[in-house]
Amino acid sequence: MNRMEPAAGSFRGRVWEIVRAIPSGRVVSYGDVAMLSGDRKAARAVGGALRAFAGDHDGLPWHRVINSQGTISFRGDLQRATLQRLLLLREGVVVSEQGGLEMARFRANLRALPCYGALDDGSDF
DNA sequence: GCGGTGACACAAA
DNA sequence: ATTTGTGCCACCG
Repeated sequence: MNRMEPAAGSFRGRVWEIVRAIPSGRVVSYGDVAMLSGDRKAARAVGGALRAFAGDHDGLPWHRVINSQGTISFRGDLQRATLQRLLLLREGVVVSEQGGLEMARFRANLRALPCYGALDDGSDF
């Protein structure tokens, strides 16, 4: 078992399951993951969770999680952002050098992911 | 128990 | 459109 993997049932445990289910070539926002985890407003905690998983991303497509603006969150860590963009490009996601991409086009179907709460998107897609 | 931190989101100016 | 401030949450010391 991976060292960094959080305890099942915990918040981070849910984040892990959700992120792990994001299909290749697709992306979701931190807010989306938060919503799926049950707390729509826990987007910030999602970032913290992913940060904690760093180094143990074996099998965890953490790079498919971006911010609601449809861009990669640099947050001062250019190294991570660069790697994230590279990994996405490798999956066929068109990411600009600025880290921007078309959310409407590459966003994963949230209903195809694990959901521990209600999808608050209100849309019926 | 409290305050600080962080890969966020949203509203206001 | 960009910057700033406020809200929110989990985790750590």
